[in-house]
Amino acid sequence: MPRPSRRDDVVDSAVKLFAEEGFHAVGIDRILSEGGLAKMTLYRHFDSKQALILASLDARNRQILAWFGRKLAESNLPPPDRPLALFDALEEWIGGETELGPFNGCMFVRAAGEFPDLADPIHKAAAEAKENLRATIVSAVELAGYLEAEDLAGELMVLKEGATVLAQIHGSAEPVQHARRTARARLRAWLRA
Amino acid sequence: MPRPSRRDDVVDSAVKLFAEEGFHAVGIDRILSEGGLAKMTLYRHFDSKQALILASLDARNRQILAWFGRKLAESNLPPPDRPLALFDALEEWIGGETELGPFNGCMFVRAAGEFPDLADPIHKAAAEAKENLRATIVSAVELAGYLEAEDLAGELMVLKEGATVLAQIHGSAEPVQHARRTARARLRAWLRA
DNA sequence: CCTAAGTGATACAGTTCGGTATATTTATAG
DNA sequence: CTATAAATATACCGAACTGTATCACTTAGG
Repeated sequence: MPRPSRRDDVVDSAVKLFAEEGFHAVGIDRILSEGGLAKMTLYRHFDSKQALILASLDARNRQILAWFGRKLAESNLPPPDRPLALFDALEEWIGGETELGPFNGCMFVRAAGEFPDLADPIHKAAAEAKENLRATIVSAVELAGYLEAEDLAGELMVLKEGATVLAQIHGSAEPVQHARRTARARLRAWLRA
Repeated sequence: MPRPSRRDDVVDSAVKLFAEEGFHAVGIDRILSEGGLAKMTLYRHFDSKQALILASLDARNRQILAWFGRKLAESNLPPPDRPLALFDALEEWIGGETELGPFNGCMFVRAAGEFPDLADPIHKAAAEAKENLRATIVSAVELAGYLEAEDLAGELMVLKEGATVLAQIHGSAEPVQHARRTARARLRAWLRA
């Protein structure tokens, strides 16, 4: 069977438009026309728009996890400060010159916002993505030598999400500085405990 | 001129549905039918759906500011801890038995997510609402006796937004605990500086 | 009583939506 | 080359969308 790269083309176009304009705001016709694809190409690979959204979230999730994971692993900061690479990465993302494309806030937060029903598969996928990121942070915190990594990672998650949301609303990276400062102080305190 | 309470009826119905299901997902017909209103009643008071959304955000903003402002002012915590009332209020909101209605995340975050263009009037209104809340927190922090209130309020804002977003995604108030713990530690540290 | 404004109810215009059907072209494998 | 599967192009469907138009009714003020 030849690798059907068309399926990926559909997902790529969908991720781009969903990220830029939102899920309800973007119709299937635009995803296809901007990708130079035919409608039957979409419906051969996906049952519905919901299935396409789920595939888009999955693709984005893998990309985000790999990127943040790499940034955390490759950090040159002294080990105890290494979790702060999370915020340096976020700032770099907002800057705009990364492989993640232009910064439009967190796609999962926006998905959960547009599909608020907790039982909605799309909402569930968004929650899972956040849980995956949290697990990545837990690993990084443990690797940096911290105990009670779950609690510390929980605090870092709150800071990261708050900074991301405020950055998107205000179109500024300034909230990341506040988050980073707070995180640094918390890491120092954690070392003393 | 008799006070046209019908205008408020339209906004009330709109706020409820927009908060529960989102802006794009809710059509004008549902806002009207669930409120028992006629279409011309809407279009006599508002030029467009966008105008109705802006009025809904404004109404919600006043409600939120008043509520958090009151919670901060009426707190029984010792003065240095008083800003933590922000997180107690948030937890109470998530609990569901407040005048703010069921917790569906922050309406302004969701509006900014559905209308990501920074130049969109709806996005701007959402950003303004966040700036208003920040100003409220600055006042509360000053009143509690802290210096450099702007910076401290910025950190508290990040924590509050992160907790709100994660609470909505996971349908749990647990992130508020992480945020509150972080905030408490930061307040203590601020006192020593 | 008369007028004028506000409202409810309904129908409609024009567009876009998600999704289907069909017929034609392209590409791949034997 | 041929057989087969996939992709394209296009037309189409019913539903929902925002916004307009129309008509009947109520209400309040002069």
